[in-house]
Amino acid sequence: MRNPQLTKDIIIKESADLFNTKGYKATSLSDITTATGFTKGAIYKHFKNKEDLEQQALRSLSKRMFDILNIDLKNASDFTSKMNVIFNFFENYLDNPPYSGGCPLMNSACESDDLDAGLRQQSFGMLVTFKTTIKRIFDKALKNNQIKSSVDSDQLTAVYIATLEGAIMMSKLERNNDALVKSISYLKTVNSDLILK
Amino acid sequence: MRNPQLTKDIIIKESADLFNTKGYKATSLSDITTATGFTKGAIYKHFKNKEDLEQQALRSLSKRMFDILNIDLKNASDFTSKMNVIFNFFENYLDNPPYSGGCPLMNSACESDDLDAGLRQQSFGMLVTFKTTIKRIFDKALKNNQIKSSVDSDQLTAVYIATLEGAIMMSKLERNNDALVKSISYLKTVNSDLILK
DNA sequence: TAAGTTAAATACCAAGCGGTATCTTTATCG
DNA sequence: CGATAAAGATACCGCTTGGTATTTAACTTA
Repeated sequence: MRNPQLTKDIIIKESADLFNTKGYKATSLSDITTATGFTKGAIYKHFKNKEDLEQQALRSLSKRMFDILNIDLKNASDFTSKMNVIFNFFENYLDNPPYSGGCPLMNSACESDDLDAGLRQQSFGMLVTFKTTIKRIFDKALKNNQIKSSVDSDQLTAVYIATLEGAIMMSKLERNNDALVKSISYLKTVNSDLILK
Repeated sequence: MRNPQLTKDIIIKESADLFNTKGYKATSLSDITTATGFTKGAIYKHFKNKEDLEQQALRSLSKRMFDILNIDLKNASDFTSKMNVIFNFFENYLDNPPYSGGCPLMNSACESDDLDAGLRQQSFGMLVTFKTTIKRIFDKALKNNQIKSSVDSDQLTAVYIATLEGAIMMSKLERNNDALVKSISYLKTVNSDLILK
């Protein structure tokens, strides 16, 4: 039973997890062959080279993240509940993560120096998507007079993302979600101060 | 003219910069030999192995960071000016950094997965030092009634560090200090709300 | 100055890397 | 069915990696 598409999906999924935990450059092709059970022949049938695989893997991680977020965001009606979708997503990062190894955005951003243009661009696009997602929530709430009109959505978007990403880094390093819980709890109080009653 | 100590210092300094920009695993010994002008023989005279060099390099980066911070913190008297030392330090990260490649704490934290115990521990210690530095500023201000007694210094310490680190990641990825400026500007308003007049 | 010691250079090694060429197997379709 | 094409396995390649053994050069001290 052969299934090329399934093969490709498996390679992407397994390598994505490896990349996100071990790092992109630190993950070798033999790591991927042992994880997938496929050989190099199969990998190079579906991907031009390792960098191509790295990019497609990161794209799949990005998709996985925003798919989850968007589904839950669709079901949330007002500002507070939408923000809670974001917060819940990150609060589950350590205990029940959609992928292991922490945030793919931060991981790829940290690793992609000036050399690796493709991976960096992919990572950059992920940040843009993330910013758009958050900013849209603020702007909609502004438009509907749910939050104070003085709110600077660009600034708060940057602050929220920075805080969440930084907190993930800390929690991963400390191996407990203390920083993540503290940060999210703080952002919730900030949030509630924005709301018009 | 031979100077073993100078040789060791040069190797540490050059490799530290390489590690912080290219990444630890991604930096090869030959990268270091070409950067320093020394040969492998010299390197292995002073360091047990590459991991040993990695750890000593990170330690030197950590020292460089906190040396700068502590000098300026000593000259700052009150809460606001001490916090401004922290903010100024990070605001200069992109334009006039004490080391290139972004924050060594974040870089090492991201790269050190479960495998690399030594580097992770070093990175962890750096986070502890950073937390202690910030928390001490809050606690002293609390003790001297400079800020509101309701301030949770543990929580704010986590939030401030998370925000600053996350903002560095964003600014590095976006190649401008927009996120960093926005985040620090935000933290300054938070700060001013804490102060007792 | 000669002997001893340490710093650093040189030369070498096995192992693993990403990548390719080739071969075998499986599916597709007239 | 038999032919064709695609999927995937196998075997191989040149190169780089971290690391070591050995040699040369420089400093120290008697």
